[in-house]
Amino acid sequence: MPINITLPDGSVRSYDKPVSALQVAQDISPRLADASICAETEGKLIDLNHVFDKDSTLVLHTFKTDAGKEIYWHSTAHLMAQAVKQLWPEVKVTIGPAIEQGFYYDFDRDASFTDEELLKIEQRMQELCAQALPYTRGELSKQEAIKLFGDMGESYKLEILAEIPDTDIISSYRQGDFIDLCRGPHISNTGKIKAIKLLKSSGAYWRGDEKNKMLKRIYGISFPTNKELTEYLVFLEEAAKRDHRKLGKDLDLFSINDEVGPGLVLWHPNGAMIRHLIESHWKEEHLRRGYKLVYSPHVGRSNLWQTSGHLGFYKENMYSAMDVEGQDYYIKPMNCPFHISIYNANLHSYRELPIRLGELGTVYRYERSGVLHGLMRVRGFTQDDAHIICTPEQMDVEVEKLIVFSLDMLKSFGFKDFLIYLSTQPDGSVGEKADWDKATDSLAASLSKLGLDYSVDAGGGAFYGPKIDIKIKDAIGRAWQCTTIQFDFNLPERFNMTYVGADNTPHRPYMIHRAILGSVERFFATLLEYHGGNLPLWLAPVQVMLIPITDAQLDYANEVAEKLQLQGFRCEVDPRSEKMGYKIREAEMKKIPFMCIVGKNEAANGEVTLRQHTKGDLGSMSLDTALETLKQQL
RNA sequence: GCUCAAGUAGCUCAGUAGGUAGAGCACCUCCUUGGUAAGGAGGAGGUCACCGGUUCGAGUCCGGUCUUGAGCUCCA
Repeated sequence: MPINITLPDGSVRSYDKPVSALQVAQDISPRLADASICAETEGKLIDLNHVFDKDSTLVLHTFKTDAGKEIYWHSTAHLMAQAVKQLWPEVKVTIGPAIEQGFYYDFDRDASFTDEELLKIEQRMQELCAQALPYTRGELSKQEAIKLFGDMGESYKLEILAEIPDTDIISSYRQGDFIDLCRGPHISNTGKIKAIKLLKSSGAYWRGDEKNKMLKRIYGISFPTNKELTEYLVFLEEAAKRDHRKLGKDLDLFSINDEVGPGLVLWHPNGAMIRHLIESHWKEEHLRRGYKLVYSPHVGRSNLWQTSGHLGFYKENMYSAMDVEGQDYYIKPMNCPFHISIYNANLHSYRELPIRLGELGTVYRYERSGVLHGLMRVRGFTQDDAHIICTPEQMDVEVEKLIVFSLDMLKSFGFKDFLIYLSTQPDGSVGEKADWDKATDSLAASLSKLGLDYSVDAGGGAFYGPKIDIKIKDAIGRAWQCTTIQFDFNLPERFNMTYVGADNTPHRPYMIHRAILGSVERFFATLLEYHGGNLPLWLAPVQVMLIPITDAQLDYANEVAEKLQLQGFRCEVDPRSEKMGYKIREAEMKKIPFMCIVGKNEAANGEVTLRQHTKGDLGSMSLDTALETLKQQL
C-alpha cells in the first residue's frame, strides 16, 4: 500500500514505506528542506521528523509563514532557557512562548537580569547553536512527567501539569542537557538559529496575576540570517524616531507636566492647531451624516451615576466625589448618561429615529500610575463620542453606515490598513440572549456584506453588549485601537429610554455607543506616529514658511505671506538675519511641508521659489503657480 | 499598583575616588546680507526632581516621596 502525501498545490507524492516530513521536503527541493522549520498535517503543526505511515496532507512552514516564525521563536525561547539554566542552575523555569515579534521566557530568580547578563546569555546561546543540538520529542504519562520535573525541582512545571487531565499524554522536548514540558513542535536543531538578540528584561507576574510572584522576563528575537536581524534592529530604531512623545517634544505639540499632574495633557499652539483641524473635520463629517452635536457638563450628581450603574461597575476608574452643598458630584468618566438625559428630555416618536447624538466629550478616568503612556494612555481625554438611538429594525442599516463612516473617517487621515475585531457575549453579561444574538449577527453581517476581514474575540464583548473594534496599523506594523462600536443593552433599560411606536405604545430603543477616533489624544498620537511627524498638508500647523534670503526681501516675504493667508494657508515668515541654509534647515527639522524662498530675483519678478519638505527645491514660479501647487496637495 | 531602571540649563547629554557644576544646540546682543539642511564673536541661563539622613563637606553615598521609561495587569 503506497502512502500518499498531498501537498498544498494539490500534487501528491507516493511512498512505499513510512516517510518523514523532512524527507518529503528533501524530495521537493534540498533548499526547501533546509529552510523548513516545521510542518503541518491535517491542520496540526508537527515536527519535521514526524513520520507519516498513512495518507496525509503536508504543508511545510519556513520562516516566511506566521507558523514558521512562531515555532522558530518558541524554539529560541527554549534555547534561552537552556543557556540560563546552564549559567544559573538555581533559577527555575516557567513558561516561554513566541510573541508577535520574537519571544520571551519567564524565570523565577531574585535578581533581575542585567544587560551584561543578557549578553552572557546571548553568547551561551550562540555556543549552543554552534553545537547544532537536536530538539527531540519525548512522550510520557502525566505520572512520569510529574516525577521528571519534580526531581528537577521545577515547581512551576508541576503547577502546569496539575491542570492537565491525568490521562493525557504529555510531550517534552529535549535539546542537549535541557528538557522542557512542551506541546511543540520545534525546529530540528539549535543550529538552525543563526542570529539572536536579547532585547530587554523586565518583571512579569506568574500567570499574569498581580497576586502571584513577580518573575523575571527576558524578551528576545532571532532570525535565520544576520541580515534579517540587522533589518529588525533598524526597524526598531525607526519606530523610536516615530515615537509620538519624541515628536511631540521636537515639534512643540504638547507636554505633560509634573506640576499639572501625570496623564493630563497640555496642548501647545502647534498641537492645538492640529487638534482643531481634526475636530473641525470630525464635526463637518458628522453633520453631513445626520448627527446632531451636543454638549454636556464635566460633572454630574451621584444620582446620575447611580442610575447609569457606573458607581457600581466603573467606580474604580472614577475619581472620588466632590461635595457641592452637601451633595456628591462626580467628574465624568463617560458621556453616555448625559446623552441619554438629552434624549430623555423629550418624548420621542419612532418617526424621529434614528437619533444620533455626537460630542467631543472630555472624560476623566483614574488609570493606575504604571499604565500611563504619552498621549496613548492618559487620565483626561476627549472621546469623539456618539450615541445612536434607533429601533431594532433600523439597527442593521445603522451598523453598516457606522462601519462605512468609521473607515471613511480613518482613511481621510491617511490610514490604509485596519484590523477589525468582533467581540461577542461574555459570561455575566446583562440583556436578553436573543438581543445579543441579533446584535452580534447584525455586526457580523455588516462586516461580511462590506467584504471586510475580521477576527472574532469570543466572549470579549463588554458586559452590556457586543462590539466591533477597529485598530489602525502603523507604517511599521504596530496596531492601535481607535474605533469602537458597542451595543448597549444596559443603559436604555436603566434610564428607561422609550419611543412611541406606530402602535402608540412605548418601546425600548436600541442604543449603540461609538467612538471613531477613539480619543482625540490617542488618535493624535497614532496619526503622528503613522506619518512620522510629516503630516499631510491640510493638517500641518504651519503649512508654508516664508524665507527671505536677505533682510532686503522681508517686505516682499510679508506681502507673499499675506496673499497666501488670504487663500487660507497657514504661513509664517522667518525674519531673522540668518543665512538661508540655516532657515531652511530649521524649517526642514520642524517638518513644515513647504518653504517659500524669496530673494532679489523673486522680488523683482513677483515670483517665489518653492521647496517641499523632504523633497527639496521645486524651482521658481509665479505666485499663482505656487498657489496652484499648494492647492493640489490639499 | 507591582518589578527593574532613570531624573543635571528650554533640548540632547558630560560630570572621573564625595571638595558647593560643564559641553553642543536653542535664547539675547553685536558683526555678517549670505541662493537650497548649521557664518562669526560675546552674553545670559541651573536651590543638579523634592524631602530627610550620613559627612567638616553630597549632583555624587543611604532612606522616603514625586515623576518618567520598559514590562505585568487594565483600557480610548
